[in-house]
Amino acid sequence: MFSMVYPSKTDRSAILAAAMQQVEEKGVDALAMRGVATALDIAPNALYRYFDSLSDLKGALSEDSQQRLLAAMKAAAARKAPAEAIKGMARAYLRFAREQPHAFALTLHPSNVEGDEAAHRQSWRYVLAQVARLYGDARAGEAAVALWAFLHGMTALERAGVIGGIKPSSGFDFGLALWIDAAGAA
Amino acid sequence: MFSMVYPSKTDRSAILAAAMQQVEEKGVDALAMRGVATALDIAPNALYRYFDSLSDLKGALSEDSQQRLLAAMKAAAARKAPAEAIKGMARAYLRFAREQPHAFALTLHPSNVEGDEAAHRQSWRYVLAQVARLYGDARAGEAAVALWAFLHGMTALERAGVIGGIKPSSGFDFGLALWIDAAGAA
DNA sequence: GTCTATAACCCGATAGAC
DNA sequence: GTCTATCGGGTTATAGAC
Repeated sequence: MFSMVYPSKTDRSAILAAAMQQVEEKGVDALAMRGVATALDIAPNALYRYFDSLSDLKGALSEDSQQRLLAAMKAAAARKAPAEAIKGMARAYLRFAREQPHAFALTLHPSNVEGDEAAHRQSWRYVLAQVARLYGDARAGEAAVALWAFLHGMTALERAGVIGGIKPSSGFDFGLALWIDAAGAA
Repeated sequence: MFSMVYPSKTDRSAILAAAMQQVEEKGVDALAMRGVATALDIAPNALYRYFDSLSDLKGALSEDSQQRLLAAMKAAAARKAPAEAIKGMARAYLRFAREQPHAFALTLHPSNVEGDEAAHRQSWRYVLAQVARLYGDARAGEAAVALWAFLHGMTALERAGVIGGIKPSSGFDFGLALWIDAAGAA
């Protein structure tokens, strides 16, 4: 029984929580095994009992972030008419990106972890279903891509300071209204 | 005359070229003073005669990338009717992002270098002018933001493999047509 | 399962010689 | 203007003790 001498001081979810906190404080690239270990007050190599590598740890964080973003969008779109559901989803998307920029960046981080891709597909299916309420099944795919691209682009430009410095974010309302109106005109 | 003993083996533009090559091969984050020095076959600290820091070097690369992207868009939009000019610009933007992903990432990299911000503003003014031909001066600002966001989002989603894996890039034509048609309907 | 210790790299930046 | 040498920092990963 090793546990008598060195009892477990952490577990998988505690590591994920500590790592996520590091990411939100200092950014994705600043995430380091040593930093997480220090925060948990354990030795760096103890982490390798739970994650094979820093890359694997990032993948797990990415999956987690994706699921939180989806939850936020679902909450914002629930029990609303099609157009209002889309607007709520769009606002939730931007709010998530604005309030948790690092977790959001993690969302689109490429990863090789199995569960991560599944979380991504789950989000896509939900958005697609919401879009289909407005655009119909036949055109839902391309309309959803266009919407998602627009939303993501707004967050990226805002994060880069391009919009704030040059032009107010009125482009958001403009683009969203344009996308929604086009559904009615079709 | 130090040059008798240690003649110049490099200059500012050679350093920029070597650095850009490193970025295109291994990504922005992998750019290192030591790597550039090795590629130029000089000592790492020799670079500090030309750039005060790694951060400054990145800023110069960002400015350079921004100007190349603008040149590509200008070439694609030249001597065309308003709507066709926008389409050409949009295609050039996506092509640049696709063919030179790392240089493109540099484009939206925040920097404190003076010239960099100027290059950004220059691009914005050009896009704004092109958009104004379709939407008029009054609505050009918000329309340009929406267009830019859409384009940037498309590049990001494509890069993340979201589109390719789930849905073809038909969303590009869809979104662009939607944006252009809205100008005519106004 | 965690500990200490250490290996074997990577990095940015600086000091002083020539 | 470039050199060698080095400082102080980071990282992943392993070995062996408890």
